[in-house]
Amino acid sequence: MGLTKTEIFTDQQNEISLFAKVFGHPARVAILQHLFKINSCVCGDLVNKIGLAQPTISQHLKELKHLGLIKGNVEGTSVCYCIHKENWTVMKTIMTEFLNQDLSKSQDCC
Amino acid sequence: MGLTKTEIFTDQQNEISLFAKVFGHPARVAILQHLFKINSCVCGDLVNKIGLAQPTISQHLKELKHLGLIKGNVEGTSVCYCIHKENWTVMKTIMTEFLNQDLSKSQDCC
DNA sequence: AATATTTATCGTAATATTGCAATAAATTAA
DNA sequence: TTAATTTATTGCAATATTACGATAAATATT
Repeated sequence: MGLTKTEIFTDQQNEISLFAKVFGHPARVAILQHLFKINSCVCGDLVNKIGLAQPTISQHLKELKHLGLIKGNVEGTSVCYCIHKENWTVMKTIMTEFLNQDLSKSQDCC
Repeated sequence: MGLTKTEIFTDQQNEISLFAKVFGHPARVAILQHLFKINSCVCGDLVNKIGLAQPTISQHLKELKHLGLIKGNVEGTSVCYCIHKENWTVMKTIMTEFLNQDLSKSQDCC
């Protein structure tokens, strides 16, 4: 049906998958990397930097903002985006915990 | 168009997004967590553990296997899945590098 | 006020994902 | 060999995602 059954999973599992999902598109990965690289805040430079149309970039920014990973500040006619540090740190803790699950316990297959 | 323009991104960006994408569904997160937890290899127990139909679980397993994060071993009529340790470690390095980008450089928005 | 600049939203088309019933394939047990 | 068990595959319906042209909204400039 194309509809994820979120109700049968834990809040933690759903949260991890939501964060992962937003990283599941190279444009959003590129946007985040650029925001990390350019410490001065950027806006529509992203449209030039990444080769996608302005509405497309705007939509990706919206998703990143909706998850709280970036914040936008209106500056005249342009909007200045940057990493939301606190939220990024929280996300990082959650994702790192998932990635760092203990490998030593699990033996190789059979 | 619904078609991701992978060609305009770096290999690294595409790789990160592919790994993230596979974590972008709570069922696959749950499967991986269960494989980490149950050190003895599991097979169709996942169908009972997670409340999804057998073909659905099988499909999620296929995606995880395709990315190399798990491996399956046929044992009689059942198949025994487990984490692919080496590949998991490689993936972890790539994802952790992305998550650990330097926050100190980037100043807050404007 | 009129124009220019920049970003957001709407609408739409194409493709991808999710989920499952039905069924096939593979192996084991009787 | 036949029946039982387990997993994989196929086919399909419903929903989600991606991308962009057109356009609206907001602010700045003249």
